[in-house]
Amino acid sequence: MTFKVDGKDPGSRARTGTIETESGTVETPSYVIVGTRASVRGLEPGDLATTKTQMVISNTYHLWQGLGENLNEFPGLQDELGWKGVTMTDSGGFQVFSLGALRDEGKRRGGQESEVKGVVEVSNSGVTFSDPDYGGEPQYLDPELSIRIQEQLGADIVVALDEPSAPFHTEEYTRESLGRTHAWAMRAMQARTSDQALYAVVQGGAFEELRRESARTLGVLPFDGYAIGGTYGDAYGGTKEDTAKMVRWSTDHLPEDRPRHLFGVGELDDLIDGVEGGIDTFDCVIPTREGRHGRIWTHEGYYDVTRGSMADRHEPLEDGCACPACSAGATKAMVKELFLAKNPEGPRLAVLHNVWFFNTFMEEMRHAIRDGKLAEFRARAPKQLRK
RNA sequence: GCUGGGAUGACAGAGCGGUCAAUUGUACUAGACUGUAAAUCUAGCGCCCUUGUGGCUACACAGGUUCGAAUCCUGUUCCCAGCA
Repeated sequence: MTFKVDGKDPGSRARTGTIETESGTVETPSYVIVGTRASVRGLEPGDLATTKTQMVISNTYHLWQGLGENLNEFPGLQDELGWKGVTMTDSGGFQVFSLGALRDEGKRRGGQESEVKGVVEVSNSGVTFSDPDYGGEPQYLDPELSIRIQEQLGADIVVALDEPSAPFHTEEYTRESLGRTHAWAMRAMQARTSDQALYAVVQGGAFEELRRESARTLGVLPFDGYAIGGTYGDAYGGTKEDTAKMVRWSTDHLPEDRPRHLFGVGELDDLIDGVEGGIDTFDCVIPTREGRHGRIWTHEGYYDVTRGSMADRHEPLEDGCACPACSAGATKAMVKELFLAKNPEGPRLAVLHNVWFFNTFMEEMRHAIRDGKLAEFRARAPKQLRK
């Protein structure tokens, strides 16, 4: 993999560039579409190619647990996705948080209480998952195994196992876990036997000194790129402002000549904040998950296409949209009807639109940076109409 | 025409003497979703207000039995099935 910066915004850290891999080229800044189990939920094979998607990220944890003994026969992400493009895999680190600390804290998406606790046990050597969704038997994952699995999965970019910081962790715990994340990054680097690009993950929560220390520590090592983790926007009790700060503290110390990925973010304003903070790639489940749930993202903000009032709106999901759904004649009324009928075509059209929209949004941001108009772009970016 | 079975909130469909303004599902309304335990989850959904162990009107219609009826009885209207 090679990375080249080819343009910079004078007013911020924003930059344009290209990531080149054997599988293709990614123009940055770019959105990475989430296909957890080597498929993008809601889409049909062949759909991805129509959505301007440049990169897809899949998940080591869920593929490892789901495949079991069949892991060795896994044909590779591209074959499984039915899509010839650039791929990356997450390390399983996020599940250390989402199945572990998040649940143990009694939190869940949307503030709902989790009823299953004690799934994850973290030690300095690795992580034990006892996940009822996969039989509940203890399964041990460590940086070396994560790399071995990711080599089998065959993405262009792989990530070192980390322990994500959480907004509700104390500074003391965050420091302790940061030590693990750093040690695991180095173990991952030593364990690697392929020519896949390896990213390390910067953590440190919202503690400035820990963030900076993390970026400095990892930044001097020969990783091919860096991901920033544990930021979450305003989910899980943090704030968007925190995320923007965490990004800047990190990019202060990360090498300019390597790509920076911001894990798990985000919404439109988060993307602009991230790009202005020096981020090159993002991944988030929002376009796909929210699409499946009926939320349509547009240049005007978002709306819920399943609302009853959509029944007589015989117009595209977004006016003037060239996405595969809108350009094929999909209307709000039609998509609402499909959702109502539990027809998977409804979520599919919504996801097609959202994925196209987010990819287009990033494309427009790239143009704005090249044209020196990022500030204007921000000024006319959609109001998200949230909160 | 006879015999039997029905008529419950937008719809479907529970309830079959009090604890029923009425289970449940759908629709509808509002909200949530940020390295995917999620085509999911939460809340509301007769009317009124001083928002409460509040008031009112309701289970086809009219009457009756009962301390008390969506629930039992009688009649009426309509629907369905079988037989003529």
